[in-house]
Amino acid sequence: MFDRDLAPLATLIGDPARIAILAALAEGHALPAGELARRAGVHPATATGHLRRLVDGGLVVVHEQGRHRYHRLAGPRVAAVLEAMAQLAPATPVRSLRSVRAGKTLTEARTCYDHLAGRRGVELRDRLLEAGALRLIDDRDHELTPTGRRLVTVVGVDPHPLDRTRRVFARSCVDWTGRRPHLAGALPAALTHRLIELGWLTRAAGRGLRVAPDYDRRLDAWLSAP
Amino acid sequence: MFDRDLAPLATLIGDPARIAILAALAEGHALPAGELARRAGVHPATATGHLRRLVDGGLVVVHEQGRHRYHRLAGPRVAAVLEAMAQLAPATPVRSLRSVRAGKTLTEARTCYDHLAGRRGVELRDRLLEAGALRLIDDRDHELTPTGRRLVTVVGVDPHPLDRTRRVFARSCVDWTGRRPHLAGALPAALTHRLIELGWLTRAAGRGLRVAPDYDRRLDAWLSAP
DNA sequence: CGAACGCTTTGGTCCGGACCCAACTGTCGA
DNA sequence: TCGACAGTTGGGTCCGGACCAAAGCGTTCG
Repeated sequence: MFDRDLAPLATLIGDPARIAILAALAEGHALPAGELARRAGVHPATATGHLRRLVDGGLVVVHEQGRHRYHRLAGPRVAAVLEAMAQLAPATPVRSLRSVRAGKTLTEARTCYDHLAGRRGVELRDRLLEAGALRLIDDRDHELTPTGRRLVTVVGVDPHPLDRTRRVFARSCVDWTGRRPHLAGALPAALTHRLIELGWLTRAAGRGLRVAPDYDRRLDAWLSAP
Repeated sequence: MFDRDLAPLATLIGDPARIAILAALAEGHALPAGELARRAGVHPATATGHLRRLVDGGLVVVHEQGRHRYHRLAGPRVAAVLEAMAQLAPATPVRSLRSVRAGKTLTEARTCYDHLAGRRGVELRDRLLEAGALRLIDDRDHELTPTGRRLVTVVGVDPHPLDRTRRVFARSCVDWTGRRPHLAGALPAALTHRLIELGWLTRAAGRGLRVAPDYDRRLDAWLSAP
């Protein structure tokens, strides 16, 4: 069981800057190198070195995109190690009921910067595609169909100003908590903002979101609207 | 979720000698400092330093006993971290069915040096105490009652030579896999040896033991013997 | 009692690797 | 085409901490 050599992995993890990077990535989303350097409190050059070692060690994967290099955890097993460590980190053996509940809320629904993520985020994207409101235009970007434009208008989001912003409109965003993508960009941000306004979602502690009891019913009603 | 500071824990784990010590302790039993030094391949003085840091960090607990200092993992959460790391250590994503089965066998029954441990080891001690075959003489040492001497004789173990060895007779031995103790010492070693001879147990790969299909029935029959 | 043993403490050496600076490559937007 | 920006590479410094030798301390056993 423990005949494997843990030393390389242990030394890889065992550096303050690298564990800070891993912890940041454990939040779930992919982050560019500069941001990770900032969070770890080191010079970008230093972060580059650390990231290379983490990638070589198979703990992190990179996704090059223009002049950015987005990094995320290589898989749920890496996250499992970090979670096990988090369980142990402080000498506070009992986790309060409050934090346990928050943890559950977090995988259920949460914000990723400013848009809906977690299980509900994945679900929302699925439903919008299924309802024919969204259409994939390449392997990660989406656009609203005419049906979609009508639907978001119905719920109180004006699609026109969203077209004119520089921001990405609706792009797939994957994190390790769910293996499937949710949406990032101007559209999901506006939509999430509106759903909170309408009370379908409520802000909870931190990035958590509480889902209204009749959220499912409202979502069904909305997406089946003529 | 990850707002805890993982750096101290990570740097504590992230040393070749210390992870070797932890991996050795993850096997389950308590080990003296010298043995850990040998396994980690460092000088005893070096091991002492590492062990102090591990104890201070709450990953390991010591149990002083004469001129020995026995160390074991501080709890199942520490073991969980090591297990999560072991899942990740080599780039061998698939664990063979064989090793999975071995893992299960190991918690069910295994040898600890030369005596029965695992769930069946705990069970055996419980049953012997319950049957009045064993009696606690202090907080960790046991002796055979007259009933017990008769019982072990019935199963084919002669208790007399066991009294004359220098070895501890029957002492509680705790590891992290089960929170309850099993027995170490001359008696359990002889008993385990005999149960293997009788086919109640069979040696499996490594320290694993396979339990015969009719083990429970035989154990019941034996301990309820007049 | 004295010797052997297990372990710790102290003291001093030394090397790996973490860090930043500065220069360079590649990308984006005007 | 040019400047701003993201990130990497190479070079050089420096400090933490890993290591062992030797001495010290308590335990065990003859």
